Amino acid sequence: MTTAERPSLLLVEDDAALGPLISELLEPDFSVRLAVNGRDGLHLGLTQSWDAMVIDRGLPVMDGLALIKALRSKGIATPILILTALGATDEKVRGLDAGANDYMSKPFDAMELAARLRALTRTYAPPPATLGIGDWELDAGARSMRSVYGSVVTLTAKEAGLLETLASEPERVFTREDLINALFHPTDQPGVIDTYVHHLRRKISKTVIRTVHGLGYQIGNPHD
Amino acid sequence: MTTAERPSLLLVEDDAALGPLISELLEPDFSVRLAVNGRDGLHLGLTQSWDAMVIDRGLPVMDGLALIKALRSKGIATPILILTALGATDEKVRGLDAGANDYMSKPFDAMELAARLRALTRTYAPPPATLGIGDWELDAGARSMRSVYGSVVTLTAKEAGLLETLASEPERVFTREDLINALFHPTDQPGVIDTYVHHLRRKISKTVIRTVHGLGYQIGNPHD
DNA sequence: CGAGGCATTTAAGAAGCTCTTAAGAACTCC
DNA sequence: GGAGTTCTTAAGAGCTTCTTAAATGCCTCG
Repeated sequence: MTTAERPSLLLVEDDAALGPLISELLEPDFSVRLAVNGRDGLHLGLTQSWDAMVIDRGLPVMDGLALIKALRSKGIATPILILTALGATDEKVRGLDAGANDYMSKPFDAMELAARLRALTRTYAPPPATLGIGDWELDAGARSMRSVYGSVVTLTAKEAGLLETLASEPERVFTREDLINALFHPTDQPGVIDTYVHHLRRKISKTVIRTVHGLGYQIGNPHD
Repeated sequence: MTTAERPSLLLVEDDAALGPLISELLEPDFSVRLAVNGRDGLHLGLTQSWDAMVIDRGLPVMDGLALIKALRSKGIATPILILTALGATDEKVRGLDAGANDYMSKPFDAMELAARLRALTRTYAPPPATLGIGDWELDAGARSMRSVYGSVVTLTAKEAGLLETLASEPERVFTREDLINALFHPTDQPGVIDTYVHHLRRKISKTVIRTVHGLGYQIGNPHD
């Protein structure tokens, strides 16, 4: 949820009547995109960034549970709500343990669905949305960095996004592929990342982003 | 959830029978602390760090909804599940919009409650799997070694692969042939291994890898 | 509506790091 | 002491990353 707009929602539902209906019910609160099978859902889930997903349990081509596991295994942490006709407790347990964040069984109440999605997409700690990186602090909202000594550098959207992604998981090594999937079109060539890393190093400091040769880039505590 | 222990759970429930019962049901999966009214719940919620909270809707001294709002207003972002006798949709909506992350109405199923709490406390960026080797720890993902005293050494792909293979089966003696088949082209000459063993010994310590004369190399507890 | 400026993307040579080979020195075991 | 094994060092080939520059696209302001 990077802007003040409605949160984006990916709805994966094969029922030709129910899909558009749910979509319409949620449109006041969410910007809904409908996928009618698991394969399309997986593609959209992997290639675009969503604030939440609603996934039907029983889907053609690729089952809802398999879809969730596939998304989670690719590192997609987006909140997911499963919607299903199966209301038995062990079905709920299976769904939640597969990686879903919430579970509702049909027939469901539209108001409750919307409230649960609001809860899933809600973000806490709005005021201090800054990320500390070494001697610097990233203000993602204002797309700027402030050093502890007061100087301020403004970043472009891509620069800020790249830095924010890297800083979101310190110590983790992101491959160029990871970063392209998170920030660019998957068709872009990996070299784009190198260029932006270079821009950031020039703007901020040579040492904010560490290169891990053959793997990718990383932010973390300076060592050795 | 900072450790590998059970997640910590704050349960705020005034019912003298239900509180201990829920507590007992969840103990296998969570480390549960019980508070019997809203005031105690607020104090514990503010002064300690919890992986999740389960809060009863109707509480003496301080209502459950008021408690949640108070916690949220103080910047506490811990996942909260409301447990209540009120199952009407607008009650659920009120609870969720007050800042709760999930809502279950009594009578509830213990298995489902546990599954929902697992979903709430699940983290998607688990700390990287590390392998202990003597005083060192190998982070294969980042291809680096960190000593117990904090220093960090980065390894190349071959170095990390060799070390990981050796460490995967402590005490086992790997022949050069074993290692070449696992890490290099089978046509490579066995001397490659010697070179990398040397690199690792220089980077980390002379004693991480033990030579077994005439056989190969080994990692294991230092004996004699 | 067009010009200018800024952000983004592509491309290509330069620089740097890793891998691999090789050869002599040092060591081990008999 | 000698044969075989292991250690150490060095250097070139090959690959990855850095850096620069220019092309493209987008938005704004005149």
